[in-house]
Amino acid sequence: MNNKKENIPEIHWTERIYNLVRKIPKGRVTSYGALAEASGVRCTARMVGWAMNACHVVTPKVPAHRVVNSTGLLTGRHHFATPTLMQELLEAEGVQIEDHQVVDFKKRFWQPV
DNA sequence: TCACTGACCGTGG
DNA sequence: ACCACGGCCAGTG
Repeated sequence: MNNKKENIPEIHWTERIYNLVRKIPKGRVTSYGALAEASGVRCTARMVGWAMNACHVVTPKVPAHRVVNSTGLLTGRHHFATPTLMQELLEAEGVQIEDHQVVDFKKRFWQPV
């Protein structure tokens, strides 16, 4: 895994993504593509998904449940402890989910800075 | 070592 | 309006 790369002081692009995800306000959501664009042009939405796949070992913990795809669909729900956990977490924050999709996604959407 | 895949997105036919 | 395809990085077989 981390052999020669641990000498490199540069922050990996994955860390940037994790930091952005942590900035997502409670009760709001954002998309993979938005995070990709905010983290850098070298990064694409697919890589954000890959980064999220490993986010469960990252500390501090990353609120990955606030990240959905561009249509507001909870595409990552199967990667949580339970398939319904993502929805439950969002609903606990006041985000309404209907048929695995964020209600009023446009209003709930948070644009990363 | 090579090739494929992935929690996606935008564009073109 | 729907379907198919390319693209980017890193990890795995």
